[in-house]
Amino acid sequence: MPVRTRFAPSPTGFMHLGGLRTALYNYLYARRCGGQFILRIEDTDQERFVPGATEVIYDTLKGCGLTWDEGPDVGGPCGPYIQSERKDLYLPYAQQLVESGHAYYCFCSKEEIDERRAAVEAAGGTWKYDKHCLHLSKEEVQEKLAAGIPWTIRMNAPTEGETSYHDTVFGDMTFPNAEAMDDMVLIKQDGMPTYNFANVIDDHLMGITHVMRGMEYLSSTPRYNFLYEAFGWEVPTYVHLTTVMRDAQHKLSKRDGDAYYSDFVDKGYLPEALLNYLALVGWNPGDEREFFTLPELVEAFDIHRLNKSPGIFDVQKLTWFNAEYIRRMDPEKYLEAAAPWFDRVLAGKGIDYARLAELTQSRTEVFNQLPDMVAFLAELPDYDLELYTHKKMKTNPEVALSSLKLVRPVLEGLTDWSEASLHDAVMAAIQEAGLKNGAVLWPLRIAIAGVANTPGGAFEIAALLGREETLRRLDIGLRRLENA
RNA sequence: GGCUCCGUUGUCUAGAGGCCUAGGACGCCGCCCUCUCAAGGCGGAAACACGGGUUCGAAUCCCGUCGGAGCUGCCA
Repeated sequence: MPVRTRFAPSPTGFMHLGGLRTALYNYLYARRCGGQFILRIEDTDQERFVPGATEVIYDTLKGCGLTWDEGPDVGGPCGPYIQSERKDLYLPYAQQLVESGHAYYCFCSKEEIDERRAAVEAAGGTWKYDKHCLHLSKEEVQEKLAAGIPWTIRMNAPTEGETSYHDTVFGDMTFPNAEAMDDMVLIKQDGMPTYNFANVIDDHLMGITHVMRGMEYLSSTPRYNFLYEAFGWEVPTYVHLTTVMRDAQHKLSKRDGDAYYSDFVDKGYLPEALLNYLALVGWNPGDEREFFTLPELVEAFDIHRLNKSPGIFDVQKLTWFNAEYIRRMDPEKYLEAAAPWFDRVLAGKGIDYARLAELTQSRTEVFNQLPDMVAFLAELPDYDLELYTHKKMKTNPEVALSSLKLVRPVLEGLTDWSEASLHDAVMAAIQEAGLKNGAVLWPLRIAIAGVANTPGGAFEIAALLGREETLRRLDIGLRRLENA
């Protein structure tokens, strides 16, 4: 039987990183096995409907290269792939369960249930639906239905015995039915199936062989199995995935502003880096490789190497991955990616982006660092004269003044303003004066950059700024040092 | 509370009784290179939650304790 996996997000408007990893693993396993990867949108909760949310899902998956074989936009033999469009399909299945005694109509209102729940909890008990409506006769049910009383359909869960299943990651699981089961709602008052019900129906109808999902479903799986068995359907292989955490206590969450794919991409993280990193939170290839293209991940992926313990999302490691990916980028691609970030502060300044790109590529961990890194090129910052002091370079404002005085005529007399001739001319002057390189180059770089750290040295910066601007800044430095 | 799962350096992990004086990676620290910052090279500190067993031998098996997480919705 061909492997079929699915990613079944609910359209909330954002792609959570944990969800993206789930999608990735589903994709990887399907591809690894030469099977199919299906995208299904679970929007049975109409109150949570967010316009445009499905596009976010499409865009994210596409941006990451996770292609699906069947889904709302590409169709397929098991469509539709949006649960709200399948709405009418679920009720007959629920009714079938009513017929067989595995489910029943419930006419309790939310208020009535809340009341009973409160009473039980006040008495120190644990509430579970009390099967109140299970005991209605067929006639009573018909009457209430005919009278138009709002209803739901509930599962008639067993109250004794236990349910066992095997999970690929967690092994053999056994739950006492009295604890794990309850008469969960299958069809809601609004006619929509609950997630739990729609999930089982759809996974079966779509021929899903491997259900890979978050481990929060570990303890509700017995209820799913009850449904599969009630229908006489084959139970899929379960692969429960650990949670991606922010820290030991908390899941990655929207409140932290760092849980979504878009948060990272907007900051200038590369989708490939994000995906590579995410793949390694909760899974490893069994050897010491860390860098994987998507095809390489497909090749290496093995559901038996999935971890059982939750992983904490480490932005630092992600950032390192991103920096590595940036360093490995084709220089032209890097230039293309960096240019918009340069533009934020350098637009119209006539800076040589190609050279700037060469200088910044190995210094960029995340693209959003670029504007701050290069802003000094646009305008000389109002710097503190103490920047001229550097112990190791053997320089201070006094030394700097004489160094700049030495260098000023050399630069002035240059006809070819290239890095090479700047280098040769200045180095010759330093030699001749018998000075240490640092004692001249540090002050020069500070004078023309106005910041302690720059992507490149004095010659690169001077070349980037051009003759006129370099001399202008040099003069500002000289003036300030003379007046100090 | 009940049920269930998890527990190797700060973090991701390797480890399926002797190969472990516990390996790799990020981060951290130091040195080298160097006009700064990166990059690069070299080196370092840093872990088997705890307590009992089983065994000639335990990070690996068993029990307990502690810690953390999940579920306990007409959310998914």
